[in-house]
Amino acid sequence: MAVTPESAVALAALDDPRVEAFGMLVETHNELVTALTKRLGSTDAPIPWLGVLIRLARTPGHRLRMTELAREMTMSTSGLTRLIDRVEAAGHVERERCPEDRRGLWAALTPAGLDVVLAAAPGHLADLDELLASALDPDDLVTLTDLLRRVRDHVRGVPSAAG
Amino acid sequence: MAVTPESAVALAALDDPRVEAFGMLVETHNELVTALTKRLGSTDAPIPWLGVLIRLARTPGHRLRMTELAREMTMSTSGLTRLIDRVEAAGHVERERCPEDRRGLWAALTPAGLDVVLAAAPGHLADLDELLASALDPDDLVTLTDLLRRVRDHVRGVPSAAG
DNA sequence: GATGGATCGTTGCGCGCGCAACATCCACTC
DNA sequence: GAGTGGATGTTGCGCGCGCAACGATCCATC
Repeated sequence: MAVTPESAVALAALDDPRVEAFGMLVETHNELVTALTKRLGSTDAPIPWLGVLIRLARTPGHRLRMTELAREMTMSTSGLTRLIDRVEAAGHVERERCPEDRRGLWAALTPAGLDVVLAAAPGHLADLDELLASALDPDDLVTLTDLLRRVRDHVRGVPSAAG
Repeated sequence: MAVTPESAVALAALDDPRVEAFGMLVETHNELVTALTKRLGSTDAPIPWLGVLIRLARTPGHRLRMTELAREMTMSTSGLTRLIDRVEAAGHVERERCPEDRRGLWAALTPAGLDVVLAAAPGHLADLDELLASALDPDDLVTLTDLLRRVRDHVRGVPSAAG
């Protein structure tokens, strides 16, 4: 396990701003998600459920197409199918057939689902406050969001295979 | 499903810098991880394997205690046990008993494992370049890393239960 | 030396997700 | 109208992870 000069150079390349940035993104994500999960009261919805409910609540009409919702959730459509299965079984959401496209479905917030978001929102915001916002100045929080959005949009625009 | 004035106010609270920042963090993370995964050549190691190998390669002595490695990977020790099982089965890593603490184990990079990191590094850096770094100015990349690190450290310092 | 609590790593178990394949349906062409 | 390529959502399947429980070990205290 001797470190040759060549491998030392190559190893130094691993201390790289890009590697560091990616590592920090993963670590921050994991740390935040698990911390938020541990803070969930037994009445609250799990984080992915909240993701669905919040997105629906923010949408005019409180409904989104399955595929569109999957895109917004950055997950596969099959993953979303199962997720909506569970949230629907809990009564927070309903699947509605789409008149103008008979393949399609709307995921629609039920009144009970709306109650759940509204009830969970204050606690969720307080958790985000304590875990996220309080670590940064308001300006920095906006900067962080902006930088992340730029990366996200850029990744979405890059073809998935090498080309 | 009428929108009452009260719920309209509460719904407006969901368009919140904190919610937005958290959503962006999750979306960017997912987008980046899946994009990186799709770029993996058949010879490359999966992203979590690379995480292990890179961390070991950067460590003097090329070895880390299991618990410490789990902390750095932001995952549970049980998750790491299975992960190391797989990486060890591939021959990239070895478990070594710890002389000064007979409960403990070192995860140690094998020469073959070192070769794997060194071989994968250029492609990985190129991928990170294309997906991450090229979306931002170098300064912004550093800023992003710094902001993320602040959030990560802050989350780690907050007690897990409400108090 | 004995004892109680804390730490280390592993295991059984269940869950949530992505991939590939599929049936269904749309849009466009001939 | 028949045919073709693409889109939509669901399913079978396997995998990777976290939680809780466990044995082994360390350490502090008596």
